[in-house]
Amino acid sequence: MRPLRADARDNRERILTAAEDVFGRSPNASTDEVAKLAEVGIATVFRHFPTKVELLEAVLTQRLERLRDRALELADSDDAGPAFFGFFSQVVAESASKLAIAEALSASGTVAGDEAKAAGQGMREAFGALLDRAQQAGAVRRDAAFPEVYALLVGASRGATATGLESDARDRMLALLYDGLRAGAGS
Amino acid sequence: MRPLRADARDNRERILTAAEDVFGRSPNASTDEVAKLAEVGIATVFRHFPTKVELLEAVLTQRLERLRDRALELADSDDAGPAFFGFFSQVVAESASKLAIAEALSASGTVAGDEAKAAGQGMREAFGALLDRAQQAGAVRRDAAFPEVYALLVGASRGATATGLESDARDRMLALLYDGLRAGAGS
DNA sequence: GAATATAAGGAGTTGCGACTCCGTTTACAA
DNA sequence: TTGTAAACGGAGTCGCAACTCCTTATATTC
Repeated sequence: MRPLRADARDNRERILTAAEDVFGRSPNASTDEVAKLAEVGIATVFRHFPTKVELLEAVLTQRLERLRDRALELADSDDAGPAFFGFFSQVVAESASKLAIAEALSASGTVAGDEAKAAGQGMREAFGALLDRAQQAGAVRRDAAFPEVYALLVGASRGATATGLESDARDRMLALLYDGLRAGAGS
Repeated sequence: MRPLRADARDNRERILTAAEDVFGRSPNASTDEVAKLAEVGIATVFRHFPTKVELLEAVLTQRLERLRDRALELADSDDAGPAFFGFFSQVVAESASKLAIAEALSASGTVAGDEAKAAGQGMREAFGALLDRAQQAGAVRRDAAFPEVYALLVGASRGATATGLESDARDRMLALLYDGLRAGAGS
């Protein structure tokens, strides 16, 4: 398959950006709205993404890959504790303003499309690596296993978004959470 | 306005039950599905709930009132700590199997209908009272304010549901959370 | 600067789901 | 029991949103 024509590549990009914006605001917006915002005909949207689900998955995949990349960058930092907590905070802070990230996070467990599934897997692995390193470094208690920590990440994102938490309340919420996650807190 | 005829009252009940079931499984199911499950004509559904939104709000209201009642019962118990944590655990455990409760919780902040709004308010107040008493009793740290604790309740519910947490992982997640909430944990 | 494959666009078409109309049935009262 | 207001049911209607067809425009290649 040959490379896309320049205008096509361009439009594809614009559509993805528009979709991220539109679906970020209201997850079941119509495809027309995306086309309008991207300043493109409806047919063009469907040529690039034959089905609405595929468009949604493309947006999702993009978000998940971005999160994974950030986690991978942080994994190189030499301070494992701050890397873990910093990533956690960043994810939660962003989902407060961008509804779609929270959706994406929770959808990452139960998604049909292969690409999106792989992206979710990659992101969870990168986050798992951050967790491991933080535990090795003694910053996070060892008895906190991945599933529950990941559930807390997803949950904190959704909870903050859903209740419309102000940023200072969000920080206090995270502080409570982190106290529970730190080594030596519990039994 | 006169009392409903016996069959009408009956059908109304059946419709609500069916709706709770159907929307609990998939929140954007069609009204037809509800009618089918309730073994009732579509017109009957719309006679009782003139609009789909009103039906959804009725389900929501019912759930919220049930939660409030449980919180009020527990508020009478003499042990404030277990009352608070017990309620918290119960809510999270139920949303794991009943998607709609989690939806209801997060929607309770941003709902149009007056009845549903009042139910949400009532439930939050009852939960707030549990929190207060637990703090008075020294079971929960005093610097945990209502907004962030409520966000954690909503978040834990959604996180557990969204990631499909097994019940033992769910308990471990809650244990982490509770360690953070307990008095003396942090600064 | 033509020729041509590739892409754009917007007016359809189709299907589904919310909601209505009206003839039939049924609870309740006298 | 019978009269009647109340309620039922399901075959419509209507609108919206996903997806297609086909004519027109434009990158790219020589």
